[in-house]
Amino acid sequence: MFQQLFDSIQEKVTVTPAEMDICKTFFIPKKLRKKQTLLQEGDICIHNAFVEKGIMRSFFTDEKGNEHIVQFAIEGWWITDLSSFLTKSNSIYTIEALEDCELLLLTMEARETLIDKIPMFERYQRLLLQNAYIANQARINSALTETAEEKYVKVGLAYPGIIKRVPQHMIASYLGLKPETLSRVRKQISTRI
Amino acid sequence: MFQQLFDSIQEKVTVTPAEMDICKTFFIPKKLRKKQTLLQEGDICIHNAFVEKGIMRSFFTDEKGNEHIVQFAIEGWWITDLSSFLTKSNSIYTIEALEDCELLLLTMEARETLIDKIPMFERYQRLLLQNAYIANQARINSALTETAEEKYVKVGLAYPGIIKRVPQHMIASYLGLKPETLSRVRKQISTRI
DNA sequence: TTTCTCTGTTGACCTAAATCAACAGAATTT
DNA sequence: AAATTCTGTTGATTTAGGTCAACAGAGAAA
Repeated sequence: MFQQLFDSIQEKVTVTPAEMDICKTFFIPKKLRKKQTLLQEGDICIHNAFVEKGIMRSFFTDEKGNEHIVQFAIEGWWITDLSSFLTKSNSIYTIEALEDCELLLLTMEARETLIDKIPMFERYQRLLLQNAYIANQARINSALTETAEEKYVKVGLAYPGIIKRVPQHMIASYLGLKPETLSRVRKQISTRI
Repeated sequence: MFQQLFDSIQEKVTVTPAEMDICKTFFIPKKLRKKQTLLQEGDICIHNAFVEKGIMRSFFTDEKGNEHIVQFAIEGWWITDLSSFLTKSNSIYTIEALEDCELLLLTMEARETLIDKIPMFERYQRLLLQNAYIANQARINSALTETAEEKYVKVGLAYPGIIKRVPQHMIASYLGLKPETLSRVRKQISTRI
């Protein structure tokens, strides 16, 4: 149940088995079936979710009713609406399971207590945030400067595990493309090889 | 010299005047004239820079030779290449003064010592990073879903202090638009009012 | 002064991606 | 098994924004 989380923590910081055991007690295990949601648009996001098994997505819906995927999270990844979580504001995002999932949830209070008890956990969280920030910076550059084809090729290289498990039109949504466009881009690439 | 920095810190955390005095000693004041650089593409970014006075930009150059502005920083803002700074890797960005500037520089070592001595400084830095992350998330959504006009109107509302001080073609670059396009968008808006 | 460089505008034209629409195989649901 | 939803493809057409080129005013520099 906690294997992925332990791996993720140990990859970034050094903690003792005893600390790991304490750590466990702060998380709420939760199972979601495909299409169930962890967060609904308009609600306040009270959890930081770690994915032990399955795949989640967060998305928002624009005025024209189009869905835009913000993030995918597979095993070993975190997902939340950080803005809503931190400021206790209403979320514009929905977070939903794309497969049956096993999550480990951390509330704000649990997170703060855990940081107090195990200082390394704060470092772990900061490193996650730094990586997420850097990844987002790269995504901005990609969105502003690359063609549809470049975006698709890059996401395939960066997250091969995700494009294999997710419908193609969701990859399109993540990249800010229409499904038809992505289909044509793929055809284009395949005929060139 | 430290006024903007003090304001920025006090806006986010509580620190004593004594702590502020300690804080001072860790920063290296630096003046840059217009067009001088703090970081050159290819170098390792060894400073976290706080802008006391003036305005800075960071940008990268793509394969076709086009410059893309990543960030502006006016008084009270921080600017760095976080990826290069944290991992000591070669930067793809250049950081340059758009006006004569007064900066306060923090090296990695100074930053870590300061965090040790004044724990509140870590919290301050984490809050900055969280805000930057949330702002970047919004920028991704904007880049992927909005029209040229929507992007321009939003940036004008979000950062009025910046669009007044920066040439229009740099705003275009920041938004991923061509200068001609932004010029037309502005004309379009003005004829509608 | 006179030359530059920098900046913003406008026109004519082009192109990448969006839109609209139809279709078909897979996968679910009943 | 039949019906429905989900998914991906393809064609025809439109459109937002890019490209190329010329021009003009504002500063800065010589």
